[in-house]
Amino acid sequence: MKLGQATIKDIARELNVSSSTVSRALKDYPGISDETKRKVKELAEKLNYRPNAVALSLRKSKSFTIGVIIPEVVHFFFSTVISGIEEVAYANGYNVILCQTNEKLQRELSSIDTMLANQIDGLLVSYSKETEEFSHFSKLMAQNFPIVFFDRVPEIENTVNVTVNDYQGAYDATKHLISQGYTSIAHLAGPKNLTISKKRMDGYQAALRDHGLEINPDWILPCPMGTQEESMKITEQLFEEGGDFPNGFFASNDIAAAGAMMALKKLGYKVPKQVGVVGFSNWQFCSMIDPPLSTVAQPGFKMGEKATQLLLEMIDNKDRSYDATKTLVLETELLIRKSSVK
Amino acid sequence: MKLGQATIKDIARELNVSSSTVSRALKDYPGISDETKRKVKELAEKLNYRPNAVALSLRKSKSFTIGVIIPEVVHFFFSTVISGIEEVAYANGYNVILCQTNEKLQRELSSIDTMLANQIDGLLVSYSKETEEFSHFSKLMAQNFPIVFFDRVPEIENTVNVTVNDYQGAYDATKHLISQGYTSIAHLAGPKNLTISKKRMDGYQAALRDHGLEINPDWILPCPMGTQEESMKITEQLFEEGGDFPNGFFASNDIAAAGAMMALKKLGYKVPKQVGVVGFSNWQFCSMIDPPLSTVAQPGFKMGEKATQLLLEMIDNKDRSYDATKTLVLETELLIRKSSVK
DNA sequence: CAGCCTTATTCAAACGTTTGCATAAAAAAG
DNA sequence: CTTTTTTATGCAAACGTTTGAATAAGGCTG
Repeated sequence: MKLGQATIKDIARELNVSSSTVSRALKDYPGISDETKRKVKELAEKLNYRPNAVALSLRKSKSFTIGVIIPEVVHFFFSTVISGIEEVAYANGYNVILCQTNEKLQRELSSIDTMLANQIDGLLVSYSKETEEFSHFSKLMAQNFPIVFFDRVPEIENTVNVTVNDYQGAYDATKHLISQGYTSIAHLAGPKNLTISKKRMDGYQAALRDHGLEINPDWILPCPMGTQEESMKITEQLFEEGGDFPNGFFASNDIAAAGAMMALKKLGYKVPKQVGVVGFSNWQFCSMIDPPLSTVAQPGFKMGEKATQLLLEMIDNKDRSYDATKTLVLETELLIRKSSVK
Repeated sequence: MKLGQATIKDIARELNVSSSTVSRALKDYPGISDETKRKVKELAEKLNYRPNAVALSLRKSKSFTIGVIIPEVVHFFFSTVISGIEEVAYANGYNVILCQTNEKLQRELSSIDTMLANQIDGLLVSYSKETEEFSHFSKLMAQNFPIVFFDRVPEIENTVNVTVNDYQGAYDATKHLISQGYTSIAHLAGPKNLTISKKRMDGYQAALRDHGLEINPDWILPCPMGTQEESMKITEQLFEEGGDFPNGFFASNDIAAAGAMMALKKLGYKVPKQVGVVGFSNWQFCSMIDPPLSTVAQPGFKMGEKATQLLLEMIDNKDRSYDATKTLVLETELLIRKSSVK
């Protein structure tokens, strides 16, 4: 802490008035003489007075701080969400305290604990891959503590959520592959316990079904870790097995898509000529790789903004209570690049 | 704020003892009977008591919170730094409050203001591209407020810094290009007012000089924004001008390198056969693009860790004062991929 | 000039903790 | 049984701020 920060008391002492007078003078309360106001403000300026937010926080039982729980900052999508959060929080005079879980439940639990101890006014959460049980959230909700879930939303009652239309995004991507003439399409799926994985899977299957294609369970390839190495290995294994090969890949995330593309190159298949690939998220690298990767863009920044707006509304609304699930669904955009155009 | 959080007072009231007793019992102070300790701890457990960090902060004039000022979270390198910061802060019981400047000086100034109002114990800073004057930092330093600069360090006296050996990294990269037989090497330079840009430029020039190559000022191409579009345009322009062309590019960052590579492809040059390219930072996409981009890897996570360790040491050290510039320089690693190997 | 309203200011409590000092009760010593 | 020591607890102030209620002037009214 800064040692020499001036306080209201310092101003009061120097001017031989009470702290109350100073406090009121600073905020133009009626009933303080203009003369006093002038003197107080002058001195405050001179001493570079800044109200102590901690004291305020204690007094008002409000910290103007929101907590953000996120799996990983280095994940491009999440870093764009953070930007959106920061932007709105900042514009409304709120601070952001950030914790990454690194996909660990333990970390999620203890982060929430410290954040609560720090009297955050609300919480924005995208939970970890390990989280399969949500009582640590529902307990808070039972006390009407403001929480907004984004991207990864739990399957419990009466939550407030902001998500992306994962189903539609996956549907569009798969449909696009089909319309390009790829007839046997595999899916690199995300971790099972995330709703987004399920939704993307559903969209993928629905598109196949709607276009009269059959769903081959062998071509649904779980990539729980979502690393490039993982999906490379999985793709290579698939082709080693013999039998029918898929000629299209819809991946639940860009990294997996990139991994598949590398494996295909290594195996001697041409993308997009022989095999089409579409990813999900629109990481920066999508436009830089060869061929550029088609993908489903998620509005990360907007998601951060919207989630924060919702949270601030809940914070402001004194008599809040969770009486129904409210989900704001943001639309995705299919970006067609070369990797999926024959 | 959570409405129903139990306080020491609640426990005291319920047990008919004073707050002091509760406070002491909870932390096993001597002079509290075992019986009382037991009862207090039991009830605390039952009520799910969590000390109010805000009250503690006010009482102790210490918030266990550090502020981080960063240009952008979506920048891969910075997001890895944040991870490192988080890790160490968290392990030592500190919270992290985060502000992005989006490369704006105004934002930097006001962020510092709010952070100070929130009584942060110290500051980790990588300043914005707009920042060319550092009095807002030196004022704080004059009051012995703990600040550690990382990556972008200011040219003022007695700072504590963590940087990467940008000079050596640039030198190594350029030397590597030379050793691969690229004889006329251009440099896509970063923003002028950042020390890192200068250092990388210096390393580039030194390598040329040491290997008997002449420095062509026309081939030093400023890319102040560091976007892909910018460097594409600049590269194309260079080749449109006619005259001698460079056959090697050393870029001050990966995005610029990727832009140059795209421009080269578009112009019909083969990378690495005709032109070699090396970037800086090792973004995730480097290994995914075609050809994979050689680059100078920066230890971002480690930088975050070290900077935070230094900061916490300064915070703990009561009689600190800035008496000399201390700079911790982390070594880079040249990652040779296909883009620079003939 | 007594009574009353303004106007400007102060008091004191509160937010949740910690901590030096005082105090009460019990135990030990004389 | 006094006196001293020990043991266990309580008091009160402090961190910086806000805010309802109290107070002290002075000015106006009749």
